[in-house]
Amino acid sequence: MTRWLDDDEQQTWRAFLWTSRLLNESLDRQLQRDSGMPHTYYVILAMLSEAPGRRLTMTELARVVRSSPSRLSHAVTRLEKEGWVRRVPHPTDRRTTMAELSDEGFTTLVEAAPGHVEAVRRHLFDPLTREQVLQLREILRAVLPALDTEDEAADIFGPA
Amino acid sequence: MTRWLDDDEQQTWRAFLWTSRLLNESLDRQLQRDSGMPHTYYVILAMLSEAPGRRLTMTELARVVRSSPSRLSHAVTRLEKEGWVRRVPHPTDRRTTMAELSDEGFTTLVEAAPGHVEAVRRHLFDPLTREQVLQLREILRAVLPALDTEDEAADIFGPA
DNA sequence: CACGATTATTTGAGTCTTCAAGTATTTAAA
DNA sequence: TTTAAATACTTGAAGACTCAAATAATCGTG
Repeated sequence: MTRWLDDDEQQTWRAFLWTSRLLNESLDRQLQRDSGMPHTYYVILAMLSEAPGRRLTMTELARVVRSSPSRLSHAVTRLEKEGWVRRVPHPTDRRTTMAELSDEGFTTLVEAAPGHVEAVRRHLFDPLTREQVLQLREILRAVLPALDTEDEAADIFGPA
Repeated sequence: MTRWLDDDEQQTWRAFLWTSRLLNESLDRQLQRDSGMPHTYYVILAMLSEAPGRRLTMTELARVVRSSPSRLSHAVTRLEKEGWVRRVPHPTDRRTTMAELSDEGFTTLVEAAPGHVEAVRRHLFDPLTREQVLQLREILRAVLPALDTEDEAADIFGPA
């Protein structure tokens, strides 16, 4: 027997669906227009910029951006064409490739960041009270771990 | 001056990003595997099934599924090839096309629904308390309207 | 009633993602 | 030490989405 959604759940689910879709599309348009990249690629640059030496193994990078190896490989190929990322051989393991953020990539990221953060703030945080932000964080802290393969969620909330 | 995200906001934003992405990908895989369609297409069938006469104008349908006209047109073309949807001319306005759910489409939807709802429940609602579900609904009710062009959000929460 | 503006929809090219398959290298074990 | 299994990554084809442009029909106004 299927347990269908009651009215509260139905409303919540549809609202979540459209909010996440529309927010993502909005960020995509903003970044595409102002910086020539979709949101996914912005996140790749952002995560690389936070890594020691601004470089990560393809596998590590895939892990932090929650990407399949295939998607990431295609993405890095594109980012490489833009000159924003370089593929560097791993010093000891010849199977692995490292993706390294170039100076141009870093500059592009720095220029893209303000507009992107503005958009996130305006769309997501401005309409919420502080209490709601904290509630939302707890809600997501409950939902995310089961979706995350491995224990990636700890990287967001801290391992504490 | 850019107002950057503080720690709470940063955690909340990243958690939201990955939760929505991973949830969507998970639903896509489940539906693709079990019913041969991505989640977007399931939603199109679902919305048509709720319409009077199981048919809507392309424009109306685009509105309820928050799709661009172009995306919807491509999607309906694919759904038509599957035999799940038919394009029917509008009785009075020859510019407009109506999309109509076929009996096969309805059957497919009915068969797909239980597995899909299970997945939504398991991933989103099982980890949350009732209070959190209601909190989440209020949060989304605050965020969605600004993202929705027109006042579509009323269709979810009721115009009251 | 003409005709420019608006509305409704489609098309095609380019991009991004997915999935399945393939290559290369390292690890582990017999 | 040779070889099967595991790991790391890439490739190509197919599907889906975006954007810009095109077509078609109706509306509003003079």
